[in-house]
Amino acid sequence: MHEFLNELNDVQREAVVNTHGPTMVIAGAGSGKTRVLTYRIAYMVKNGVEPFNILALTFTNKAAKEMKERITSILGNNQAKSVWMGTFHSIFARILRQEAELLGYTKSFSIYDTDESRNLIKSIVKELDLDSKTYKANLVHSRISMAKNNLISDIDYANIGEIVQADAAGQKPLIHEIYTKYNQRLRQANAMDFDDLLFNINVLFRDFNETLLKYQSIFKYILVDEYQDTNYAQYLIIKKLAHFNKNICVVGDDAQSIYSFRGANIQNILNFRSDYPEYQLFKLEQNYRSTKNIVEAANSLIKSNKKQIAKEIWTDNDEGTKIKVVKSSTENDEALSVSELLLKNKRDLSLNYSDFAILYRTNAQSRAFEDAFRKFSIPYKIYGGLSFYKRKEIKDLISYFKLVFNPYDEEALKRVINYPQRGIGQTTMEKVTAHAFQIGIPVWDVISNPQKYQLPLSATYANRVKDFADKIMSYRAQVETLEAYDLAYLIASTSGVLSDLLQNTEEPERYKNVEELLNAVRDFADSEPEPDFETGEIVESKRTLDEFLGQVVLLTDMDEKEDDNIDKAILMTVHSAKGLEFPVVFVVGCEENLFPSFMSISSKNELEEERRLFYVALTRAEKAAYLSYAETRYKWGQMTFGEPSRFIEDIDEKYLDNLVTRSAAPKFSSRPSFASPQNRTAGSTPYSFSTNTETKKQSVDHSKLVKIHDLSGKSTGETANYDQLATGSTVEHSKFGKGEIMDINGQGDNSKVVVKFNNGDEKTLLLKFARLKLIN
DNA sequence: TGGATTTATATTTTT
DNA sequence: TATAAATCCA
Repeated sequence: MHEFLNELNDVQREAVVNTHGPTMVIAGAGSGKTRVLTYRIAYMVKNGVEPFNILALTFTNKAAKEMKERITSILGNNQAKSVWMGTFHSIFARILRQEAELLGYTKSFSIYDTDESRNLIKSIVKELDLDSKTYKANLVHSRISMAKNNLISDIDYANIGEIVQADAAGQKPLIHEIYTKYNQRLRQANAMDFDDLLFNINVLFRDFNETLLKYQSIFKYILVDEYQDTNYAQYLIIKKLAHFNKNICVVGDDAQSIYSFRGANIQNILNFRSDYPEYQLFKLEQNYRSTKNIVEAANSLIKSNKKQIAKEIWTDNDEGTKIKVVKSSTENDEALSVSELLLKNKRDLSLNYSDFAILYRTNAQSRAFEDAFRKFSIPYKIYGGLSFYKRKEIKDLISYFKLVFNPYDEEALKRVINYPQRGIGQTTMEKVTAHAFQIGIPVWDVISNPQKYQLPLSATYANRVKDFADKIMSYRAQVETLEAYDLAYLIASTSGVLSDLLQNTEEPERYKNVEELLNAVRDFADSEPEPDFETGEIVESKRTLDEFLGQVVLLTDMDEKEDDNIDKAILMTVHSAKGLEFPVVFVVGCEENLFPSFMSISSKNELEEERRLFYVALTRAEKAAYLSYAETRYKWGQMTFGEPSRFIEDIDEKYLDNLVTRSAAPKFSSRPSFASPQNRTAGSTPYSFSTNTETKKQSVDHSKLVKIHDLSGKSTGETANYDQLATGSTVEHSKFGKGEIMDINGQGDNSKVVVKFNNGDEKTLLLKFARLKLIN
């Protein structure tokens, strides 16, 4: 008997020691799921299972890293580093590199991130001469992504009635053509998108039985965390790998399934029992994280969902305080209220800043909190803004790296061929790509050999292009001789990226960021190498730049290293908070149409998912939870009036405590409100333009511009300052010259302004857009 | 060609 | 509002 087992309750212990055969662990929020997973792996290793034969799939790289550390500390040795632990994408990307040739890729294939995939789709839509408004890259990409996640190939796509009908109904019958073309181009670029990493593993295991056998024998024990959020492609990979040994353990909580938009399928949990009728089931129902109040409130919330596996989550913890519902009048007031509550709690409970989390539905909500926190000098860290690796300067340099290892990577090529500027502009590139497209040769081949392919450019331009190709070639020649950092530095400096950033004195942080990237390359080169595929042996050697590239695309900002140890409050979306816990949680923006999102409000299933999301948010809290909402909020530039989220009502009110802060009469501090009349709630004061010339004229600021839109023509934008307009005002229009305002009708932004111009024309303008200068 | 300026457009979550 | 795309201009 191992001593560490004493730290577990009965069910947890059973889930840890029954390591053989198919096992499902339904783990309620805060029930010690990670603990079970880590102990289970440690237990297996202690009982003689080779770490190299264990595959543990997690949801984030960070979770994998932490789990490895915990196992290492339980085991007291470094066996854990041989465990295959990582996200689906990272583990299978590694395997795909190993087996790339079988599928017709080279080992150095590129991985396109979402942006790159979208750009590729954009160019294809253009090439096919389709309307880019009908075929929006975003939408097309999500259709293709959906297909790949369900293992529907480009060929199958056109043969599935349901899909064809859906596309036809959406007036987008040609998505299939784009999908086909998209895959061709990915192949030509020796590139895979995110979804291909899963799709192609399925192809590999389907078409190459020996390869499947090989991995089946390597992965004798398989564990999958967050199983409720796996999609069909992932499900099938696992099913195939586990086919012989059947040592598969999945851990999840149907109540926390929040990724169906990414193809995640709760059905996977339900299928488990039919796939493995002999499976063992363990339900972890004791919550160790939160107070009774929070646990019971969460239970009462989730009860409103129809679809779920029966379980009763309970806790031995203290009663705790009630959940506080905070009402504020505007989004800025909400942020101020939260700041004050945070500081008060910090004082009263002597907590650190990092004990507080602000959780919101959408990233855009972070802004108000940033402003408020700065005002109150609360240190904070935002997760989920743009990640370090998505910054322009970082992507630029990484594109150079990618190009060196895979010159056929067209997206990388397009990105850097004229950065820093080499006089290869849009027109030139269009000629080059059109020509390459016409003769059916990859762009890279054409530019590295312009004569052979008769590139239709003048000598000057052909040379510029050729020089660029030669530069990349010269880097390629040094791949074998230089270590990762030296190669990276060589590229950064001789490509001109570094000097370009050095000249940019306006944004010195960009140069710093690139330095940071180079440091990351160095760190990576010195880090622990992965175990060998065949033997599991760890060969001590420096890691290479293309290895770095292989994993860097798959990092998210959640995985970034801690920049410092400064105590900071956490701001993040509810999605990214999954699996985390905080002493005090503020769930903010709890309003109808925001949380639940307006996108989901008409669908019952999606509403249930939103409710699960809310459940996840609430169950992050250990000691105290706040649910906050604002009565008014700016949405895409318009002020809107909101009602409290239905999810607040779902919670049994005996767990709630109402708190009103900053909810006096709605005030329009810096800007007037422009909500449409039907959105108004009783009691608010509709704002309208005064037609009282006298009072208005006194506040005229001659320097300010006023937005007005010419109903009959184009519009020009300018800073809004509506309250200065009045009948009788003299204004100057950018096109029509000076004139006098005759009349103003309507509400706010949508007001129509009648202007009599000095040339005699009388025009009606829509205030929303056009530009007027107030003369008098 | 490249930058600056203007205009149009789209608003959810992310490996 | 915030960003991408389009257009203008040197």
